[in-house]
Amino acid sequence: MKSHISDLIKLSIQQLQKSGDLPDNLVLDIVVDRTKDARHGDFSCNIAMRLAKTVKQNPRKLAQDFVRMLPSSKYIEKTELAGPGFINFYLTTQALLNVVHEVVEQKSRFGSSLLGNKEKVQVEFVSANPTGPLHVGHGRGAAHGAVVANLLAEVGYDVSKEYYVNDAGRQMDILATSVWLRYLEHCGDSIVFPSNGYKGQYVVDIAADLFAIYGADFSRLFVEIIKGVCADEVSENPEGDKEAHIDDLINKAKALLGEKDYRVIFDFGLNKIIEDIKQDLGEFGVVYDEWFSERSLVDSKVVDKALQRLLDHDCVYEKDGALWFRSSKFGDEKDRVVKRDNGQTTYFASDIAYHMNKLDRGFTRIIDVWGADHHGYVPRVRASLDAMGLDSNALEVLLVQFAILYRKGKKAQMSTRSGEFVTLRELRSEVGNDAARFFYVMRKCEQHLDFDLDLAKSQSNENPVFYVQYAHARICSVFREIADNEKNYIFDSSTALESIALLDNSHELSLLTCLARYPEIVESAAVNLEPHQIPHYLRDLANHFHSYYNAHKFIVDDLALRNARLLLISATRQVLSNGMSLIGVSAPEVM
RNA sequence: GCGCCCGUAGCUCAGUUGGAUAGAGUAAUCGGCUUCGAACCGAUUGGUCGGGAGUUCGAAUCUCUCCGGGCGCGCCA
Repeated sequence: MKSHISDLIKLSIQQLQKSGDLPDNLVLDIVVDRTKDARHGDFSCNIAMRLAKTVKQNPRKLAQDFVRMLPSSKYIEKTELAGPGFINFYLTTQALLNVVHEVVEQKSRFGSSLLGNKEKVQVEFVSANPTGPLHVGHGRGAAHGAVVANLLAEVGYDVSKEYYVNDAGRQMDILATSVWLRYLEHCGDSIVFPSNGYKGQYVVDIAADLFAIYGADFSRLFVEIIKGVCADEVSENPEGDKEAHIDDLINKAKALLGEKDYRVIFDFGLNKIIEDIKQDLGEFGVVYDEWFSERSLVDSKVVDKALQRLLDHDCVYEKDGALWFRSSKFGDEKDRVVKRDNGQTTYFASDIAYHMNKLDRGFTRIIDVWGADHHGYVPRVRASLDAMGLDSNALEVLLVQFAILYRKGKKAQMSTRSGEFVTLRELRSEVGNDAARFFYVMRKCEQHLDFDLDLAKSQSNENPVFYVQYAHARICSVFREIADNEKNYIFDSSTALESIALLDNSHELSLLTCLARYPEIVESAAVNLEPHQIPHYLRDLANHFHSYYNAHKFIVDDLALRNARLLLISATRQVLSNGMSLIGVSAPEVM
């Protein structure tokens, strides 16, 4: 409809140009918007005010000319000149009713489009280190990323969802060593657990599983292990160094176990946690197309290739025994190390290789959903793509702000290392998947999220998700009533279509308008990568329905009117269902 | 210190390719079930859009500056 109106205006302007009232060489950027206020009609255009300056004419007079030359259309009831020069369009009832035909025809596809032209886009999200269960902060990234992917798929992109598994590097070594130490406890030894190890109960559980399968195969005496290890930094000994302590323990583990056995424990812990994360996300309705391993990049020499490519472009140099990437040449604030003086490549080097690999796989858009604390990382990744001669514009990074947790009015600690955190699983079981998904995507991602756990848990009935779901269930209930009705009413959408012209009261017309907005909202949310538009729209739609419900009875004796109304709420149910499906919320038939 | 994000009703938030009288939810007050589900609807109250300056027909939206809050500035990942 927007483009239809825009075409009408274009024709009008062309007429004026032909008659010489307007110059020929105008840059036309016609924007047609829905009005905020029904008193301004359905759509409005500000082109007269935009052109007023360039053609040096009064905007109101200009608008008047446009209106005069506007071709008639069966969809436009009337046009009005308003305010400083707006042209307002009022749709005919026929145009408003059109949406019902569309919904009946397209059903669950209503709202989808071919806008993306099957362009290959990858959405990478969560990608939390596999060193422990996901916490509620990861949950936000999960919900956000999943909906972004859904939206892009809905408007015709070829979307692939990916989780980058950081299965290489020091954090994983710390986890492996933590598991081993807990395992020794299961073997009957007594140990002193490092302050910098992973202290969560899940590590103890993994160690128990390890012991159950392998027995005491990996058992070593703790007194042997601790020998020669740098002292830990604890309250009794503030002189110690917790970083050196854990590093020494890692090296001792590798030395005493041998590479092969160490790897068994390492992979055991890794796989347990990955399986747990996969299951957790699966239950949350978040499934991936690919779990991409960082280690595979190292093993398959992709990291080396990437560094070579930077070298070929003369973008790396040696300093202090390390290899540096000249990222400051490409907008980063300083150069970055890609290979340490001990010969190991950095995490950043893997990430350079990873993003190169993404483009190599044929994705022309790559969307990374990151925690906002990684924002400083964006320029260097972009720089690496530029340096390799790749298109850094293909990369879009969505920074999701932290969910700040409050428990009993106080900020809750969120540290994986200390084991003090609220897991996503815990949140899901407390407030339910639907409320969690809805709550997470209700806010735009750059907005901080105050998550009051007690409120979310104790008053979950006040969560807006129930309002939307209730509208859906209520409509289902009406149709159950039809089925059970003693008057043997039947409803059939194709015959009902013949009587939709009977829809004419204000509640019905505004509900129709709201339904017609759905595809526009989906497109806008997808183009701007803004999932929060969907829950806001759904709330609005539910509100229109509930108002209608309270104002008019649907199951009336008049067959034609009854059919028309039932068809309208049937379409409403379809759109509610489509929208909830996009954000991963269920559409219950009863509540 | 430098960089990124945020500041809109008591609270939680929408609204930015510049548009008309800045909107929802919640809280508060009042009203509505003999009815297809009251987990609902309607009404009222509530604002220096953090402060100031600028750009223009027009600024919550763009620019500058200041104030306040969050985060980041490793040969960690």
